[in-house]
Amino acid sequence: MKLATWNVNSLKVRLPHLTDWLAKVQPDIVCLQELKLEDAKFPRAELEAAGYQAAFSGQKTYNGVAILARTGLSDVSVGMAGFADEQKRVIAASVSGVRAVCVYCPNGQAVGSEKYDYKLRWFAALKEYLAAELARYPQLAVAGDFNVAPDDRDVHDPKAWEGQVHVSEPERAAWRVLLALGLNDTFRLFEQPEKIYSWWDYRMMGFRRNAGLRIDHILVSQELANRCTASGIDKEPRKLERPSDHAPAFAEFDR
DNA sequence: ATGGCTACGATCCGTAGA
Repeated sequence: MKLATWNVNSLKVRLPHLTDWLAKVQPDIVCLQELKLEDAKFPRAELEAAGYQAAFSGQKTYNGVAILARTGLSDVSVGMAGFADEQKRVIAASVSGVRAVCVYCPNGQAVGSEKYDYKLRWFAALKEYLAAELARYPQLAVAGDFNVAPDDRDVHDPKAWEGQVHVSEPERAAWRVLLALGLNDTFRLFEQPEKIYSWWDYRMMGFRRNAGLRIDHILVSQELANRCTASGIDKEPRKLERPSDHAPAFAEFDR
C-alpha cells in the first residue's frame, strides 16, 4: 500500500499534474492540501476517471483538504471535534483498515503574530484530536503539510532560518508532542540522503538552488510503522512547468 | 535592507502563502 501527501496549491491549476502523477505513481491513498476551491468546484468526475474516489472539504480561495482512494473510502469526518474553525484544514477517512487523517496545518506567518498564536493553538487541538483518533484506530496515518521543519536537517540554511516561523522552538515542541503520542515520522524510519526537502520558494530560484524545507510529513502509529517498508519525497512534479511549490511525500507499507 | 513568485479575487493592487 502506498500513501502520499501533496500540497497542490490550487487543485484547479494543478489538476493535470495530479492526474498525470496518479497514473504514474499509482498511490492507494492520497492526502491533498490547499485545494483553494469550494466543494461545488471539486473535480470529482476527473478524479473518478483517473480511478479515485474522493472525500473533500473545501472553501473559496484558501485552505481546503481532500483524501483520494482507489476503493473503499468510508467514515469521513471533517474538522477537529471540539475546535471550531472556519478554515478547512482537516479531513479523515478509513481506507482498507487504515485511518487516514489529512491535515493542512497553519502557516503562522511570523513568530509573535496573531497567525502564529493561532498556529500554536491549532497544534494543541491537533494533539488532543489525534490522541482520541489513536485510541480508536490503532492503524493511524496523519499526512499533510505541517508547516514545521522538525530538525535542522530539514532546513537548507539553518542559520538563516534560526528562530523563524516553521523552525521556531515552540513549533518544534508542538511537533515533538505529536511524536510523544506514539506517532512516527515515516521519513526518518529509513536512511535518507541529505538535503531532502518538500517545499521550495517560488522566488530566487529556490528549487534550482535546492533552498528548501521539509515540512510535508507522514506520521504513523506504531502498528503502521511496523509495516512501513519505504518512504521519501518525489521531486519530479516540482520540475514541471507551473508547479506547486510543494512536492509529494510518500510512504509504502507491506499490505 | 528589501524583495524576489504564484494564486486568487476583485481590480489593474492587496492578501496570503512559507
